Amino acid sequence: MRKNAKFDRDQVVDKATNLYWEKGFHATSMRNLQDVIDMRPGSIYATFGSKEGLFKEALIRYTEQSLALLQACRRDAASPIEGLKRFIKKIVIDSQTNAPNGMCMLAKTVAELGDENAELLAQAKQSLQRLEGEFEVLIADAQAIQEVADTKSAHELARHIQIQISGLRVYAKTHGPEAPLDSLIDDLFLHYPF
Amino acid sequence: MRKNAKFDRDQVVDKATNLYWEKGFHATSMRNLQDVIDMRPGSIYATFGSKEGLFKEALIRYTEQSLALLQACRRDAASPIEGLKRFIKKIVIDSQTNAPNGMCMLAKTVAELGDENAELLAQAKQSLQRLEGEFEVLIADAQAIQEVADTKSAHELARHIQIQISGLRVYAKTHGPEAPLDSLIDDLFLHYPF
DNA sequence: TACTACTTTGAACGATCGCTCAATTTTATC
DNA sequence: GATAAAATTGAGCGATCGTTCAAAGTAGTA
Repeated sequence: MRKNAKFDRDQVVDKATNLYWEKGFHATSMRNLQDVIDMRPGSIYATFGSKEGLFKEALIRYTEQSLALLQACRRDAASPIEGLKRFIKKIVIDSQTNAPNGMCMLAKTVAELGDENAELLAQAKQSLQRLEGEFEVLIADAQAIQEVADTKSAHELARHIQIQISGLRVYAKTHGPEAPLDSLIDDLFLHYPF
Repeated sequence: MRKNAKFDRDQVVDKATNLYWEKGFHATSMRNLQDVIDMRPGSIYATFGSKEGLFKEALIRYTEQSLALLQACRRDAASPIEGLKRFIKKIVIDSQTNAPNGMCMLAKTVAELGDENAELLAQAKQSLQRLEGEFEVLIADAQAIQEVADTKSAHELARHIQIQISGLRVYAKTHGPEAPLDSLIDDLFLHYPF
């Protein structure tokens, strides 16, 4: 008696995420999205409710992908800090060329949106805090194996890492490939506060 | 034989800058601008050419104001580094409540725009580099009076400051007033690489 | 005061925006 | 194969977008 959706929701959200990530919320039109995800307006609105609804889902997808990447980096690396370093190089350096946009989609959203899109703004902030929390877990793991001195506060170190990532991504976008990003990231863990 | 413009161009550009700064390029409509600067479309287009033309002028105005603020901070402070620190506190902490937007308008623009607005993007990048250059001058001055060890590279220290400012502003927007911004900024100059 | 070069006005253009919904198509069930 | 519930379509809604331009207004010169 019922007909199931024929589109692959994950694929659709992925494509929408990449477009939103590339162009930002306001510069992405529903018609852009219709083309990219190959759905007609009625289907999109039946499924996601609104442009904001789809964007929110995109933010959540982006966050899941970022957390998965962090876990993958940690798994492939010899230690927690090596994993964290690998993650940072991936998102700061590789995403300048591979990704839809060199900037973090969450930071971009926090920068772009205001009170008129309070729910999206709150989602982006929460996701950034979630990522920072994962950094803290990784750093605590590093302290447990004496890779990082446990006299330091994992919470403060995670905050420091979060600030460095945001700063480096803006810097990379501003200065292009000439910026010595690789050594800047290596230096992160060689000096204070580490 | 000629009639002079009756509006005050500086005031107009100031108001446009504040609106663009608050809302970003795409979310600001010409009708928003018409209201805020109290000019009719024909006058705006005769004077600035296009929405992009006015935004470019706003970017330049914002940059001039930032440079002026940096000079004022330096003048009012006891030393170059104290002046730089005062500047950073003003733009990272005070502008969370005083300014149209807690984010740097230039970083916001670099994050928002893509190749479709190449000229504006280039202007924003250039302005960010200009500011970084002024940081370097200030740091070199500090080295000349032994406030900073001259074994360090003023260029690299300026880059470090630029990265910290971008990172801190995103962090401040994400975490609100609970973030210990004041002590984070004090710490900037107490530890590596200073 | 009349002239004229310049500025300012605001209605309105075509394009596009986010979104709706009646009509159609599809498919699981009996 | 008939039925009906759900999914999909796409024309098109009203609003707003950036922009134009003929007309009206204004001020410096003669």
